[in-house]
Amino acid sequence: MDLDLRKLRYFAAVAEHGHFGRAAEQLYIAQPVLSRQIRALEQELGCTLLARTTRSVQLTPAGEQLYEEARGVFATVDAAVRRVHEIDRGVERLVVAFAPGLHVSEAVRAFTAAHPSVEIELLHLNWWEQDAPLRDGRAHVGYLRQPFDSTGLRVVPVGSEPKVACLPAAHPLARRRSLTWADLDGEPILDAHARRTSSVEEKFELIAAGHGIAMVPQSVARSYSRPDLVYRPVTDAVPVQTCVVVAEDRQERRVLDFVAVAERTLGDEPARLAAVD
Amino acid sequence: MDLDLRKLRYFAAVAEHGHFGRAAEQLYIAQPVLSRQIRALEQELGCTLLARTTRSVQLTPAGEQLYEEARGVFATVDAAVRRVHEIDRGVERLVVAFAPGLHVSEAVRAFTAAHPSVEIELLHLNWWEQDAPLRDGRAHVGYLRQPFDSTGLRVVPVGSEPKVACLPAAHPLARRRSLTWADLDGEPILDAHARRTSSVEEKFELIAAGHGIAMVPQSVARSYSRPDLVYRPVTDAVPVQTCVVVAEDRQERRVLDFVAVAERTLGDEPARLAAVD
DNA sequence: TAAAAATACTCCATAGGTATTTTAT
DNA sequence: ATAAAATACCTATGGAGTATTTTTA
Repeated sequence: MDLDLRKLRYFAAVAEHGHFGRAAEQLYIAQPVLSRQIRALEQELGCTLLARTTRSVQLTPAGEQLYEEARGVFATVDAAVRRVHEIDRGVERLVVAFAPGLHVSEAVRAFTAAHPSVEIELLHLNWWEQDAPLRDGRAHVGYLRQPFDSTGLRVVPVGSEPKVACLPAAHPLARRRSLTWADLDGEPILDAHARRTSSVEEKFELIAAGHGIAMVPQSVARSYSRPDLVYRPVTDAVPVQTCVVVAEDRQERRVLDFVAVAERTLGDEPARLAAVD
Repeated sequence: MDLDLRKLRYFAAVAEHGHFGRAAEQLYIAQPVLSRQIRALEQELGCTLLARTTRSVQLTPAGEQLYEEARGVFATVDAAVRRVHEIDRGVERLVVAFAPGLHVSEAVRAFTAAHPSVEIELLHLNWWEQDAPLRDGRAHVGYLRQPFDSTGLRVVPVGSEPKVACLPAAHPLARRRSLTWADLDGEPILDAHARRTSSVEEKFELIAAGHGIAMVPQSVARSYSRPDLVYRPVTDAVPVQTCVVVAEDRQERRVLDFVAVAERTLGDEPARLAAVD
């Protein structure tokens, strides 16, 4: 049922040495034990990992893949255990998530000044999955942009920002200083859901390549701007709300404190940024 | 020694239900078994995970943390096993890593056109760890920027780009069109190693906040530009080499093919971009 | 034929089961 | 008084050991 990490460690040793005997030696177990364990692992996974002859042991493609995956698995597990120990020793952690284009570092600095002992970790969210990490515990607090699914979440609006159209620099509409929805009628709009195109950067690549245009919040345009793309305000587009968000059942002191700090610090961000223009 | 994923799964069930009996029921095991396994897990980890009374089971802070970590661990393991199965079924994968600011999507598109069945995954590298993922198998091929440790790697130079100074918009030197090293004498330079400041975005936040200036490759300036920062060429700074890189022992057909495509596609990128200016 | 993996078997640690006790509300 | 976790004790699976066989370069 569950992957056995001991067997995975054994397998990694064999893959590394290309030799059951020497791997067994390094693992301080007998060679036959290792043979059996690897066979068992192959059975559990339902695929052959090693091509054995009596003179050599070679990885199959699946074995190669598992060997590469093994590092990641152990790194993840070790980090998880380490963080649990840290918490047990009294270290306080706070994972702050933020949507692409939004900046939390100012809030983090203000919070850290008041709570120097809290270890902060940042989590860069993606378009399509803004809320899930807050609900499932991967992040304690988030700085998000509407819309998102707010069930089970406490949402504190802190500001709003206009939407801009992102166009190739050579696009006819790029000459205009500002646009309306009517101007964009008939343009191919790249929807976030249309492609499984992950990052903002990828989307902008598509636009630059002439595959379409997109409506993005102003802060995204600012943060990921490129010389071959232009951004034009769409005057009748509804502005986007930015919010600080926590799971409803989070009552930890440091989390509530961060929300308070973030509300103060991030609240006037749109105004501040606008002044820079 | 190794964390036992079965015990972790059991723990997650108890954490979810807040009740040993119901968790045991859901796991199709007897309640005393569960009690013992959780105790064993606590012993192995060396910390208490649950505060038990006969009427309620509550998570300790360490338990809370482990419950949150559990999702990530299982997600990692499941994804690893899934990818191994895919490879075993004959799916070809190619993980392409790229340094911040560099764009590989054009090479990816060209490669995908020729090899539609190869599943491509992108890996966004960080400043300080460009080469390791290529050496340890996390990525098959990379698009990097000098300098990096090239031991065990095959390096194909494909272009070079100038370095620019990144300054706050309000900085006195921002009025100048171009700079020399002599102009920057005495300015506080933010080194990548100075702070453990992870992302490019963070570094730029620090610059915007007036903590110093930085020298960055032109493509980084382009991709992460902000209205409150300006970028000025430093005429006597040595240009940065960009390279396509693979581990020396990689001989897979699809990897070599990608290198060839990337060499063609990315080779003239600086020229192309320069033309846009 | 020799080096290396696989098989045969034995032993014991531990997961899992049932019956019962302890404990806090 | 009672619901729920812990303990006691049993069984059996499977991990680890040693001795031996099989395999192929």
